[in-house]
Amino acid sequence: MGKIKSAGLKELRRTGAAGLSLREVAKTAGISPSGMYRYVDGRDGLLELLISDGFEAFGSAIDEAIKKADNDLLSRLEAIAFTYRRWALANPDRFGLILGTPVPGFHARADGPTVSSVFRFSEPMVRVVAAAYGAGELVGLGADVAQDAKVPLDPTTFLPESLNELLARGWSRIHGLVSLELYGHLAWGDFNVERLLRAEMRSIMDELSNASPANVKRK
Amino acid sequence: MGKIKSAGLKELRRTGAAGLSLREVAKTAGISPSGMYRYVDGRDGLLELLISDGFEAFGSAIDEAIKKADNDLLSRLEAIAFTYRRWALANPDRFGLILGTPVPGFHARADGPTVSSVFRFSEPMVRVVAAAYGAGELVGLGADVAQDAKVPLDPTTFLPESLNELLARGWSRIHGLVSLELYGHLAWGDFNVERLLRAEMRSIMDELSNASPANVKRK
DNA sequence: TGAGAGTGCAAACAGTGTTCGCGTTTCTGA
DNA sequence: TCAGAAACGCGAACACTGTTTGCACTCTCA
Repeated sequence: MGKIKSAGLKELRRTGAAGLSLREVAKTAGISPSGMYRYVDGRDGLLELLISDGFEAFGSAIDEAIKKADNDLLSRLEAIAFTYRRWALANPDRFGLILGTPVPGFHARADGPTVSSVFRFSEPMVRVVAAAYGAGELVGLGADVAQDAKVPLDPTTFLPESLNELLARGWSRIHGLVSLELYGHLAWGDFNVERLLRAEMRSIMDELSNASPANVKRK
Repeated sequence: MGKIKSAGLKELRRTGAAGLSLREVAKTAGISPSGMYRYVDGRDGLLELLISDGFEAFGSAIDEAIKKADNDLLSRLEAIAFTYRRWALANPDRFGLILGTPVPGFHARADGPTVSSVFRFSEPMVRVVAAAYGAGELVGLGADVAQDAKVPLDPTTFLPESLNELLARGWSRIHGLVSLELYGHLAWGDFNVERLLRAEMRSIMDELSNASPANVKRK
């Protein structure tokens, strides 16, 4: 079983996501093509295995980066963004598999591991923002609602809407830059993408500050 | 030839980008599989045809949206963002084909139509920002460099670097939000994505203003 | 009347995912 | 201990894919 996963990752690196061949994976795993069906439900099952594994690996990488970063929100946001980018550049096929164009003919089952794995991946990002929110760093965003909230796992339950939107916008900024760079659509500008990411995270922080009542009063 | 393109688009809608079958396209076009090779260089050539067509269609849609929008930069940026989103949602396969995960085994030739088509698509966005820049709306960004610049086609030639970076960041914000929504990664929040896009464009505008010397002096 | 270019396609080849039936091995429980 | 069940593994076959090859069948124009 672990043999299949590692063989799948190897093949993934070689041929890319949608070009992944079950027969080739079987060959490098030392199993016959039909034998694969004992462990994995066809090609879709193989993809599902690699997808949930990818979410797990991506989430762990971001987890560790957060731990190593300084304790303030900006440092953590930058750590997330840089790790997001580095992981995507180092694992382009896995990145495309879990966050890119859906593989044709493949549809994740609603009860499958794919869906729940998304939370494993997005949870660290939510946690960082929610921690800052709980610590009172983000005043002016409905702080009365959840001042004493525990670290939330499900953003829809605990975070006020405006914070949720900032989270989505922050993630999408990272994702947009990294996707465009990864697929070569930023080649026209010779950009320092880390610099762009830093600017984007800085900008999100500024918006948080400007929205706070303290700053509004100062105006 | 047009028969092949329309049949390709039809199949693309049915099976998605990487699942596209040359044999099926041939069948719906009323040609034999081998006959396809008279008009198109195999499957890669078929994809190249559809990709350049997609860039053209996407670019035209944005062009028209800009024409219909009000003359100020914010209205135009919103028009671009909303059209970007609407077109992607209406043509998910074409969107994935031109801006998503590269199709496995397919590599665009450096001299092929794919590369040049990128400019046909990105040109409207560049033009809008450059026009505002030329009109003096964006002061404080090295306005001395290209105050009298003509409407540029190649951003690397005419735009100062800081403006170039803002363009990349603006595009990536749109692209990030639309990509995440399109592939179901924003399903955890019940977001009004148009609202998010409006906020992102507004935020880019604010950054432009804050960077201008006029506002700096006012502080 | 040709010659040549363009058009079209059936046949074949290697590759793919998947199913089926058949053995072999391993584990389990009485 | 030892039969039965469960798991493991695979070869053959089927329907699909992209691609190449060779052979026709039009036209055009000199």
